This record gives sequence, structure tokens and C-alpha cells, in this order.
Amino acid sequence: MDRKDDAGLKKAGLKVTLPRLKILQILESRPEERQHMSAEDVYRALLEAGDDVGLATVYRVLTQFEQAGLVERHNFEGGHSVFELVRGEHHDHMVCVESGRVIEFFDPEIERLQRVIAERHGFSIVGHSMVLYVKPRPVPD
Amino acid sequence: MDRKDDAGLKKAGLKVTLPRLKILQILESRPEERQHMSAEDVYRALLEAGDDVGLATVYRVLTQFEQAGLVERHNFEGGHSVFELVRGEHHDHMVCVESGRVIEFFDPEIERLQRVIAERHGFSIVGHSMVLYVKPRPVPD
DNA sequence: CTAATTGCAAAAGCTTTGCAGCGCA
DNA sequence: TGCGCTGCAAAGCTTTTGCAATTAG
Repeated sequence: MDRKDDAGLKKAGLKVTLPRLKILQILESRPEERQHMSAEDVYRALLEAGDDVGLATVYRVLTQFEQAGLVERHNFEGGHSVFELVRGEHHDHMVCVESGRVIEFFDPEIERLQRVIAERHGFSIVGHSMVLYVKPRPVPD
Repeated sequence: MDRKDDAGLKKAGLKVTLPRLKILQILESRPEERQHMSAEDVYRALLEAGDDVGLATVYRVLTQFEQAGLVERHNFEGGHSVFELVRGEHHDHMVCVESGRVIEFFDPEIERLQRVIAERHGFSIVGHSMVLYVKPRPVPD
């Protein structure tokens, strides 16, 4: 398992250091519904795991991971950024305003329409962010 | 014209004060492509207009306007918030990564798909943000 | 060995808040 | 007149940076 992490880091041109490995493992060990962590979240997770890594290093490493394409940074509402391991193809997010839960989804038709719209205005898409803020729908019984 | 602004403020339960009127007018006087202003932008526009309003007041007023539904706050990438006068129906945004220009658009089909997706997951949409980051498409000559 | 990396603390934005004085209704 | 509003300066947050010490390759 460390093998895989080593490879990922090296491919990104990053030295394999303890803080970087630990942070990668924290992210990997998270279940999908808890994937979205702030720098502070990662920092606390490290402390809880007994690994003493400075908060500044957490920020630096997450930023490096982002540039290396290992991680995505999102700016949901509320001031701070959240990070998410890139595990496969692109997806968008739904955030429950009551529980804070984050659900991922992907809709090819929306993706297509986005490209069409950008083209219609003479642009091509470099990236996009789409976040739906939702609340549980009362289930009719 | 002040009449209209007065009414808007009163309806929002806000006293009609000079700073609030001035800020409202700054926003109203902006062409559509320049609608998206940071608090700092608004602050500078006020100074340039010779109106001495504190930055803290700008923040307070914009926040009040947001809560009153007169203004929308967006968190585009890059740390700070931008504010936009609510002039009518909802729309989404396209931000040119080269020029910083913001283009507004609306696509009923995307809106519909968003609702369908939320429902499929047992939620209803409270709000959403969709930002396409784009670059000019080389025009074939 | 040498350059990259880390930790700490300090600094840097952006935004909010406390408080005394001013102004609208 | 009275409560709400404003300005200023100070505090709060998240994030970044400078620098000496440490570590990977």
C-alpha cells in the first residue's frame, strides 16, 4: 500500500516524505461521504493519528497535491477550502444545508450543455464548479 | 430614482441612510458586465465618487442587502466574495480565466436536470452555484 | 552531500466586531 | 428624542511566507 503511495508521489515529482505519505493516507482512508476535508480537518486527523505535522505543512502539501492533480480544491460557501482526493472521473457536488453531507454526482447531459453554452459565447471550458445546495425532501407517506 | 431606492430599502426594513443609498446606486449604475464587485471594489468606487464610507460599513451593508435579497454573494475562486445586484431572474456565471470577465447565462434545461438529480437523491434544491471557468476559443478564420 | 522539505512563528489578506458618537424617523 | 447606523481600530479566520534546522535521494 505504501508502494502505491510512493509511486503516486514520485510520479508527481515530489519527494516521498513522512508528512506527504501521512496526508495521502488520511485522504485515502476516508469513506467517500467523508472525503471533503478542510486543511484543518486533515491537520486534526494527523494529530489524532499521532503524527506531528505542522498546519503550514498541511497547507503546503495539499497545494502541491492539487498542482500535481492528486487532489481537488473546492470553495464551497463558508470561507474555507475543502480538499478531495481525485479518484477517477470528474463529478459535481450536492451539499445538504442541514447535515453538511456532501453527495457526488455526474450528469453527462449537463456537462454537454455546459460546453455548448461556453462555445455559443466563443469560449471553451477550462474547468467548472457546480454545487447544488439541497435539503432533504419530505417523503410522502 | 432615489424614490425607487428609498422604497427598496424600506421594504427591506432598513433605514434609508446615505451609505446605503450610495452603495445601492453604485451597484445600479454598473453595466451588466461589471456587476460583480468585491467589497473592496465598492469601497473604492465610493471613494472615487467622493463619498466617505468606511470599509466595515460596506461589508455590513452588503451583508444586509444580501439578507434582504437585494444582492447576491458569490464565492468565485480566489478567496474573496463578489456581490451582484439582484435584477430579475436567476442566472449562472462564466468567468474568463484570462480577462476575469464575467458572463451571465441561463439554461432552463440545466436547471431542470439539476432539480431532477436532486430529487433522485431525495433532496430538493435550496440554491445552487454554477461557474464555468473558460478561455477564449481561437476563432477559425 | 545538497537540494528539497519541514516547523514555527510571524505576516498577510479578507471579513467581522466593539464601542463611542452621529443621524434618521 | 431614541434607537439604529456609522467609523475607526482592533480582533478573527483562513492561508501564506521567511528562515533555520532536518531529511530524502
